[in-house]
Amino acid sequence: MNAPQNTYKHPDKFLVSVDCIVLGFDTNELKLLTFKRAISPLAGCRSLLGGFIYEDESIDQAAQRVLQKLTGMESLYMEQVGTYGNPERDPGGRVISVAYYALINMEDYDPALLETHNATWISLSESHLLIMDHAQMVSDAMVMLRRKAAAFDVGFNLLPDKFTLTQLQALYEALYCEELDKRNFRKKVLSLDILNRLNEKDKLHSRKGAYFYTLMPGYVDKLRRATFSFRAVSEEE
Amino acid sequence: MNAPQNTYKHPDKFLVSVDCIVLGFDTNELKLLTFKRAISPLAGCRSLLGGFIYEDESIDQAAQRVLQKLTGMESLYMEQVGTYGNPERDPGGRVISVAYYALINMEDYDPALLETHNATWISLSESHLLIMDHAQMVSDAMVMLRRKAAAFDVGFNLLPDKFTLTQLQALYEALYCEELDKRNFRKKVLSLDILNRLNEKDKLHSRKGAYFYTLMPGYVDKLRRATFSFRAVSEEE
DNA sequence: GCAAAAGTGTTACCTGTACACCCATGG
DNA sequence: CCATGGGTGTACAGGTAACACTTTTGC
Repeated sequence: MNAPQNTYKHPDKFLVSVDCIVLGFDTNELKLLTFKRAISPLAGCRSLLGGFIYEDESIDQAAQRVLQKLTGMESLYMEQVGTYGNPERDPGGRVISVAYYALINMEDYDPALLETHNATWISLSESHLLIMDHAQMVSDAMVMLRRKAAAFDVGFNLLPDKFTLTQLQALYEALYCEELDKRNFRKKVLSLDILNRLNEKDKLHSRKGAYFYTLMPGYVDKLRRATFSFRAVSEEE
Repeated sequence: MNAPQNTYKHPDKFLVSVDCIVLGFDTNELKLLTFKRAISPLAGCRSLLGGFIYEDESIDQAAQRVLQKLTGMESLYMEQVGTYGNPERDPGGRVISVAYYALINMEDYDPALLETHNATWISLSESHLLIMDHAQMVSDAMVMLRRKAAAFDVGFNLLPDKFTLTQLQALYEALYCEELDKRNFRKKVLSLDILNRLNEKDKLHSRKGAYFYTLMPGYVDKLRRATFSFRAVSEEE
């Protein structure tokens, strides 16, 4: 699995890192996992989860390794966002960084890890506090994520296995930063025919209780043409 | 403009290259600019236009430099596709490569450069002949390009400043690999209200002559909600 | 009994889609 | 006069958007 001997004579070699935009969804809000940076410069500042790439791994593998090390989890969904390489982007030296976004289910995240790793969940609106070009990475990732979610390609990954339609709608409202009409949302989602209603209710968030749903096994195949395009509710009623 | 002193101690540094997917549009077909590779290994094989990144430039700058050097042109449109870094992707050594696609207007391309640089335009269907993971890069770029074109964000960039609706339709048919209904296409495009009809006709491709159009100056602002979603024509009439 | 969230249908409008014929011109 | 590509309109269908009230139950 080692790389072959290098036959190229080009003089300039670079440190290459990965930065992970780790997103979770909690009580109707999208959260971003950030860390207190351990190394100088900018030690102590708020940063995305990142690390340098090693000689014998692919970039995807590096992103997974970094994620695994600091969260103890494998991501439900990871995707490359882009590569950032302005010579001045990192005051510590020339580093080219490949950004990934990762969607995790916050229920599976061990809160004890927050302290051991100096990690905090922040809300997306605080991402301007991040060092270097990390806020730009987050913003680029959100554009990609919204596009993916519009095709229902993704998004379920931020929820537990069992979720209610109310939760799903809240997630889409958080993604698009606008309120949606409940009736239209449910009609659309149910018409996709990818959800199983369980005979079990979530009694935690309401007295009446909302049915839990799960994704149907082969749901990906059904999503060829689906698109999400609800408008915000006006002020209604 | 030099990068700051490097304070990081990580041992593994990498060659980083850019590869450009240079697309042009000619007589109803999308074309890809390829080169006979000059350096070993795989010298003489068909490759995308690429080159290593230098210490003092950003990745975008490197892509533009490489494009400029081999085509003498600046691209009308360039966008990062993704970064490819499997340890075994390049038999000549560990190289991480950032792919870009570039859209150029073939009328502006100097055919004399083809010979001086050992370049050839190939059709997209031949891209499997490319070395390493270049065919994958092309395929990923096409997905992005189609998505962009669906929002009419791009696509005009492959045409001359003055173009006919027939040309524009042919371009979209090439992008999506399917035939479109002429009436519906024109209705949709004209309804966007971003085209100026000139009092001048292209008499080259037909006896009757087709009106030339140009893009209206502030056309980008008008494209907020537009989406492209024609179905192929059946067999009709 | 009331507060709080869950759930449910109908209508109007708009947009996408299918479809066939006349026009202008150069040779 | 005819071959070639340019240009045009309409009717139907399907999907999006607006909109209000009933149900359940824990307290």
